Amino acid sequence: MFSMKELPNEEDFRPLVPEYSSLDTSSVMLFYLFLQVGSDMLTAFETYLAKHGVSQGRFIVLLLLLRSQMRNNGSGLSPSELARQAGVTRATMTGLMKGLQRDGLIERFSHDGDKRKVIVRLTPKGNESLHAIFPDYYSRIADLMNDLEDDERERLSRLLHKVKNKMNSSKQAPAAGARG
Amino acid sequence: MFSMKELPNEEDFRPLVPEYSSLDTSSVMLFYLFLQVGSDMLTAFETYLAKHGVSQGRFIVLLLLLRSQMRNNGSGLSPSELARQAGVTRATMTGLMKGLQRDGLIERFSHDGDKRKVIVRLTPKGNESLHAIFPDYYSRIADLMNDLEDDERERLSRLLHKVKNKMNSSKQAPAAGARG
DNA sequence: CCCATATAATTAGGCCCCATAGCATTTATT
DNA sequence: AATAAATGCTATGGGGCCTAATTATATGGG
Repeated sequence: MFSMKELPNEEDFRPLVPEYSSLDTSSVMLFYLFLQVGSDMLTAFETYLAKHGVSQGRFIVLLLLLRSQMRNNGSGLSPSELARQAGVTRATMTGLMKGLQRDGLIERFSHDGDKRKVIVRLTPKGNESLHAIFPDYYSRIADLMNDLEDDERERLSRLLHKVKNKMNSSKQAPAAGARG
Repeated sequence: MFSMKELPNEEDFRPLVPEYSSLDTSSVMLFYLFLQVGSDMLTAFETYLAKHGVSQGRFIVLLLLLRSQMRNNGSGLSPSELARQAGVTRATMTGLMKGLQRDGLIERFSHDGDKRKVIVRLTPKGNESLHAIFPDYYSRIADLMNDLEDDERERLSRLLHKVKNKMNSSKQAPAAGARG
């Protein structure tokens, strides 16, 4: 979590500028602003979700399961697949599922064809949990974006994609001097 | 940390739209995109910082101390003040400082006037650490924003501020039905 | 002066997220 | 059959964060 109540300003960078040729003040300030807003958003929603008894991590698992349920008519997902989609290791997913199962939000079945595999599904309670969260959850998000006109949203989306693409392309070719 | 490899698309929301009047698909998709990009950025920089032996949390503390040092000529900050500026509790700050002091990056002195207080300062080693991180750190950030023209940066900054302001104003007046 | 209260920093204990490493089982490949 | 690969799990540990309680110090009123 990035948080810094008072972001650095132009002044703060001034003494560093002559020292670092790579320092582009506007980039860094934009970067920090971005992280701050993102962090604050994340924290706010984490707090909100916590009131409903789920963490971000668990919420994402529930969302993935709901999506799978709607897309494939309840066939369920394997822990492996969940881990892949959530961007965590299988071991981490095991831990998340442990908690979710303890709370009765998911169920684990063994796969018929492949005995190594497990099939994970939302329980009715898991479904209800999600649907109890959604109305206010969506309302908050809508509220958050309410000040943005349609064209602003489009623009923001385009800019975000641009940064995202840049990041993905930089993964293979890291910044100079950081090979490894 | 928010991460979801494959973001939901319009299709995924379609079955939910009739059910939830508060669901604004474009808002939610923008929200998720935002969080994803923010998370990925944060993760990438966390990974980078880890190579230099510091975590995000510690890095922020070091940055705050450097800023204080440059602004007030080395007078230092109290743990209380650091906690406030970093947005964590004092107890959490104690833990962060413990590690930083163990690694020799900061020093703690007792305040002359008020014996309850402690003054925290960067050690020379702490300073060197930061300056070892900076060149590549700044270079990566500049690289990340490189595809954005000046006017795009301005626009992105303006849009981010808009969301930020909305969030701050929503703190006092939470979403409907979420009073408490 | 004394006590109640406030503030500062810390400790203790705990939760969550996440990772790596290793393991047993099962399936694929060759 | 032998090796490799995949799956899910456990054990272990780190980081960040919190609340509650503790210790020390300061401050203001009575």
